[in-house]
Amino acid sequence: MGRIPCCEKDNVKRGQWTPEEDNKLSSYIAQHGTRNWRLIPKNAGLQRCGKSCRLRWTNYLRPDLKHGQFSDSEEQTIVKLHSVFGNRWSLIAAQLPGRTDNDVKNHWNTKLKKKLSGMGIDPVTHKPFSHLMAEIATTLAPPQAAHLAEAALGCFKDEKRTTKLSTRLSLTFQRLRKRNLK
DNA sequence: AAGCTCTTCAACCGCAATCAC
DNA sequence: TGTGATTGCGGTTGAAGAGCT
Repeated sequence: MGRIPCCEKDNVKRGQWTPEEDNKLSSYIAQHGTRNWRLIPKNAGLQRCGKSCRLRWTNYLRPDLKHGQFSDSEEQTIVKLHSVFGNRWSLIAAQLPGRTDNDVKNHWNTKLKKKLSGMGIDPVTHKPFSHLMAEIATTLAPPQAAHLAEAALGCFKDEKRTTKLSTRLSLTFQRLRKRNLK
């Protein structure tokens, strides 16, 4: 029972693509296009499943793709669009010519999330952490809020780049403690 | 130089949406 | 209109290289 596999896994190669496989796939698509991914590996003489071929083509082999670093303006676009659309990577990638959803997703997860956190901005809500802490302080009971602020402070105190954030959290924490003591 | 940890990113997985009949 | 096949999408994984001790 269960889900029908997209292909016979026993007869299918997995893992990194070789230049030879890339050539086979590229030249087949150049001649026949990308209709029916299920048949493409068979007809192109590849021991891969159609899904793997489609991914390789859309994320790496397509001739219109950019392969270099993301520019500052591309990064700004991603951050802006992410604040509106969230993790709708294909929607975001559609606004960046030559970039794929996988590219954008990887770049967000490895670079931009950290960059925003380092600037004291929550990468999920795109609000400053201090603002979120203030919101928490008004929502939770004082002892819980103080406990949470202390935990958050502990998470960030060793990060050089988050000194400002740490200072802000520290102030929030102090305010909560005062409130708690009243 | 060796071993360990961290970072990056290509590739995979499974679900949802869409298509074809 | 229902159903199976195909495609698209977002989350996750793991290999490889870089950096650190």
